[in-house]
Amino acid sequence: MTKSGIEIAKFLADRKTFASAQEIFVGLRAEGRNVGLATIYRALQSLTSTGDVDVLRRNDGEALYRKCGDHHHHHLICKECGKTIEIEGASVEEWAQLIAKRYGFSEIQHSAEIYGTCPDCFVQAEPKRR
Amino acid sequence: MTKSGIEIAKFLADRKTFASAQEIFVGLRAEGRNVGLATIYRALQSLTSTGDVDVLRRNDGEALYRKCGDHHHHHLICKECGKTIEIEGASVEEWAQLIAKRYGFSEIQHSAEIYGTCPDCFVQAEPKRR
DNA sequence: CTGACTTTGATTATCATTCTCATTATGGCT
DNA sequence: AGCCATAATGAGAATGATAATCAAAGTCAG
Repeated sequence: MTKSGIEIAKFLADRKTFASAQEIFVGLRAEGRNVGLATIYRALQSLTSTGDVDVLRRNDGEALYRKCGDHHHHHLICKECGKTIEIEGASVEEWAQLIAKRYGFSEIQHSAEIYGTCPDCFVQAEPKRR
Repeated sequence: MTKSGIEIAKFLADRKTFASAQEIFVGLRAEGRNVGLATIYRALQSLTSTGDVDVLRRNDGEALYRKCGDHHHHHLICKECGKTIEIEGASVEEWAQLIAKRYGFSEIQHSAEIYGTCPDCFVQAEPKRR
């Protein structure tokens, strides 16, 4: 693992939420680390290909990255603050297998994420809503 | 609904798979319809905001669009040919609700897609693999 | 038909991501 | 340490999807 790769993995490990490549860029710059954008993208590519980092896409298409546990899991994500909780879903795994078998699909992958408003953000957001 | 919007919706309805904005562009041009890219993006935005069209992201970030049934559903997608089957997942819905309740999340949405190789593509691809 | 208003398509701008390439680290070897 | 080959880095340019702009064309009530 390359040196910058480690720095970036560390940065992501510290943050608890998903971060875009650009955010990582300014974040590392702010900490004084003089790392280039290209390096960040390169490291992110390698980290995601090994499965050390999870990716998902914001609605506008920008990619978000997060250091996750290495067991298979899904995410529960707060739309307001981005807080992310890793969750399991045995029923989802079974469902995917079942569907795949029913239609004769092979080499199955699946994605499943849940988005919502976390309790903290909910209480803050409520008053504004009336 | 604007006229071009209808044309684009029709184009998507004919195709059975997901198509990118760019593909729709060349597709419509090939059929002789002189429609601009900007119009396509505008129509796509409106179609997706009303829920008439589903979006998902290719790995490279490009957005893919598909005319779908109006009931809530998920997708089973062939990674080779793009063939898409709309599927239901009562267990997924329950799972999402359960998780949300457990962590106190509100205003829940979720996404769940299954990717794999469809039977047709599998038989064709197999021989190449040895 | 007319004039307000909307839609359209061409073009340009934006912005994330990738590519290029010269420069700089790195690591083995003597 | 010194030297060389190779890999990694960062700055900047190139790419490509999407969004914004704007003038021209369509729409439609009166």
